Amino acid sequence: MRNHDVAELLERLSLLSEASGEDRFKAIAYRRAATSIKNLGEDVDEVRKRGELTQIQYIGEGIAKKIDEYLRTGKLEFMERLEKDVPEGTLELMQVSGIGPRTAYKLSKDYGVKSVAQLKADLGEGRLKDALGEVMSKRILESVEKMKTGQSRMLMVEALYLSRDLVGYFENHGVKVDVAGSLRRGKSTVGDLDILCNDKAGADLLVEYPGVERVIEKGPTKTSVFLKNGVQVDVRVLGTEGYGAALLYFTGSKEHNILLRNIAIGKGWKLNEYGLFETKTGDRVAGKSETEVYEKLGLGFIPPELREATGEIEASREGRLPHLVEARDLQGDLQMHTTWSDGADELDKMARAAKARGYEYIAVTDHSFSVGIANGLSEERFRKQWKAIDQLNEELKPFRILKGVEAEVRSDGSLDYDRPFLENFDMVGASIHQTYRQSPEKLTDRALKALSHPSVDVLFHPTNRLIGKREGNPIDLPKIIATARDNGKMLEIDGSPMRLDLDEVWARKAMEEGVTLMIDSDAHSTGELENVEYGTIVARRAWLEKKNVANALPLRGLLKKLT
DNA sequence: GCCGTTTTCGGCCCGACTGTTTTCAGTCG
Repeated sequence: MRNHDVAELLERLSLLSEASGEDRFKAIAYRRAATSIKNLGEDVDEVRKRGELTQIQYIGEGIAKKIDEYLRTGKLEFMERLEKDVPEGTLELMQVSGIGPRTAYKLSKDYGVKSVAQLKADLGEGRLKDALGEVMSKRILESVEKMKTGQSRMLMVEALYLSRDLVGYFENHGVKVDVAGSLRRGKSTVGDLDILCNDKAGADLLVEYPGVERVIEKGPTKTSVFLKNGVQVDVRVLGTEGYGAALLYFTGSKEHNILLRNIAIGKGWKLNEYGLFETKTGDRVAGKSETEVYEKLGLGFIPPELREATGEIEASREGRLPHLVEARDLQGDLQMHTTWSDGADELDKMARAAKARGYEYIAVTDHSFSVGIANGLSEERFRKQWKAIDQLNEELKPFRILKGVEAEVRSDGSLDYDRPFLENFDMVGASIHQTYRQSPEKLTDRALKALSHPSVDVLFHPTNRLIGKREGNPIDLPKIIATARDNGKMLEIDGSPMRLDLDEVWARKAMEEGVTLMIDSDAHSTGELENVEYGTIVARRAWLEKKNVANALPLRGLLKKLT
């Protein structure tokens, strides 16, 4: 899979052409192409071999030739030339908030600044006042220092908790607000929080929020602050008449908005955060609600999770948007751990908490014995656990605890137990945790073996990524999806906030290929049972409907699927 | 460099805020 490399190459081309002061639309074109590759859901090299690169959206003759050269030779002459034109350090300087391509180019070319470290030193000694002016020097020094602390994107769950605190704060002061931005779209990581309200008091309230460290800017309609934890929060104050247009605008994505504006232009209208207007007269056509704006543009309401410019506009126009799965559709949770292995709560407590959530069933999936660090179970301990499960099932019926296992796929692709023993489980999930530094071929082979094992029902968190800490295993996902489909196996969307694995791109691909998915909490305590809600958000971003999700089935249907 | 329910050429989303280059370029989202 070279998709990641190719996307990075195009991102770099975009930055380089921006920095070199070339036509800025080229930079935009490269960036759009990079996004297309990220959302491809297929190995770009396979597409190249079929000669179909230009069929990918935003990839034309020019970029196709470049991708082809890069994939065949491992380098790109055009980029090497471009790199010579851009002074050393320019791209690095562009990473600093407040420094764009023009300033970065000027600093590196005319003032010899070659790195962020040097920038910091020069600013500290007041050497760049000529270039930047007093105020900008100070501000940029601040952002450089901020970079050092490495504040990057938050996990969705962190953003969610923070936003709840902020919303509560505003409401306690009598101001109703809405959270927009990438959090509303349900992205797995969130950079900053965008908050909307139609009360002028909102801007002042934000500045007085106890968590504020510094006010970045404050105007009549837009105020931005940094919180002490390094998170940026923007509050926008907008009128009721255009509130829906504002919500649409600030929810994004940028790419989705651009497509909407193009539709508006085609109809002789203009769409901005204040509403939809007749271009000539300036008369308002729509704006009160998002639905109103979509309808005027000839579209049905598009759920925020789908607003990523990956086909939702066409689907909406043609009335074939999916009826997205919801957390309340889930009848059970099929991955969780108890004190039998590495969970924090006992079987009894987990089961009762799950039942209290309204589930009809759960599967308890404690670790298999080779995961020693997680207190994996021997066959003998599993037999004891099953007795405990039988007793509880008697007590809690009709609620049903399925006997499950998270079986480690060993480095040679075999499982921890023999097939006769595995047949005793209601559900077997296979996972790759250990020796994940094998070659891509070996890792893929392991997963394929697991998906070919007659006892295995599902591959848990297929890529084993940990967001912000570890890239997913470089496995051949198209092959894994095809094998799951051919063998009638399921793939998981693990709802643990650091995993969210499969992600939306591959979960969507799996669904399109006809694979059934599972949305699980991977809970290690009762509190973590809510992880299914995050998993459901990923599922929605993957365009999944109820019918694509195994644990949206009632128990009888699920048991059929597990045989 | 890409793209076409106006177009195969000439566009390419739109606006807020800031500093200071006093009319706008740069940056950001």
